Amino acid sequence: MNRKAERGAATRDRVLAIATRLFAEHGYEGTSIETVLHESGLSRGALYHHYAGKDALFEAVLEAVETEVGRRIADTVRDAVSPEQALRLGVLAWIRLAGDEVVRRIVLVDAPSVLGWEKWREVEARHAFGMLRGALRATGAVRDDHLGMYAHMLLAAINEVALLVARTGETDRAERVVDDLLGRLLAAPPSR
Amino acid sequence: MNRKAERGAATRDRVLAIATRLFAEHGYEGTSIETVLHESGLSRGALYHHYAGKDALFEAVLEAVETEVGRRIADTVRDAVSPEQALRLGVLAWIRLAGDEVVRRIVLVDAPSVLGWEKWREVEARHAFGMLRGALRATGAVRDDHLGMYAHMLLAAINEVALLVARTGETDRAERVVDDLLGRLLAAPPSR
DNA sequence: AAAATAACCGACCGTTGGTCGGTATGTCTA
DNA sequence: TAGACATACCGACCAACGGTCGGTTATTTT
Repeated sequence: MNRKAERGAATRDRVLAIATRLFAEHGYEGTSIETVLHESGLSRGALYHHYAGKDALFEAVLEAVETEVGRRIADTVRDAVSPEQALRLGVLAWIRLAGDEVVRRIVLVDAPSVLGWEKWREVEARHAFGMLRGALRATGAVRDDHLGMYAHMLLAAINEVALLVARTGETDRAERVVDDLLGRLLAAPPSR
Repeated sequence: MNRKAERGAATRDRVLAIATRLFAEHGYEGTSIETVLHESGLSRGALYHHYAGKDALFEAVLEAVETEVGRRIADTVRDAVSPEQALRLGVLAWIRLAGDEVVRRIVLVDAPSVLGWEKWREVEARHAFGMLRGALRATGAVRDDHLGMYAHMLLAAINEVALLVARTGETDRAERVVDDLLGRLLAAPPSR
């Protein structure tokens, strides 16, 4: 198993790249399988041999994008000297990355609707959310039994800022606001 | 203009109610105009006379749901004795309301993807977001030039909690976490 | 009474996502 | 190495979809 497997993998990658671009440009609904077929030069049968359907193709695209984003954030955070700095660097890197329309449209806007919120959450847990949760735990700022929910809230907040920045370009204000928010969160916990 | 206008309005309302149910149950993509037609007993031409297309129908549904939700939250908040209490009551009411699948699926999951994030944001600004922003400003906890972005982050965080609660049923934990978050936000601002 | 308007109808259309029987070719096994 | 097998790929076909359009009916306006 070599030539055949390689050929198959290459085809999948090619379709994936094209589908990623189209989904980002025109959204899930606005992208037709027909167009993917045309741009990839593949036949209908071939595509459905590799991907079970349009949803499955989208899911594969999402997975690839998330993996790439996770890799980049991990790179950025690698040499942070404290959990707090790691959290801050990771969050700012994520906002910067979400400046890419591919990330915005596919990961943040369409994914929950197309795959369903639960499936989306499951994917996120293996990537961005997982990293954020780990970073937040390391700072010790949040009670353990509040950790999961807190990480969710924080990620959702950050995602929103990323979408806002993409629209208005207020990058510097976003950095100040995020710093402000993290400052409040990492201050002495009230814990009631 | 009386009988005809009433009749038209009644038809629109009927379609709206049916579409709301279907969109909430099966999502935007999973709901076909055909089904709406069948369940409402209306003809194709009649529906397209009242609503320009599937998107427009969804938008009308969204607008109606948001209006209703806004009304209920306003009722809850009405007799709060302080801005802080108003914020807290409003947020908790919103989480409770988002326990309804109609609100979750239509407002939180499908709307950004179907209408586009920008359009969705515009609708939200007139409803939930607008209220939250006002409540947050009244507390004076956030610098004026950070207010808009902060309100966005807070709303996104709350929405996420609402979706989590719908899935896991951890209502009491959610309340504690939200209280914790609000406590940190309303504490003496760091302001850098 | 005539003109205008709006509600409503249903046949029709192009496009869509998906299926299926088939072929070609590389890989494994007796 | 010959045959069984698996995989990549093909394209005709299908039902369902969202949307259009010319037309009829009923009410309101002039």
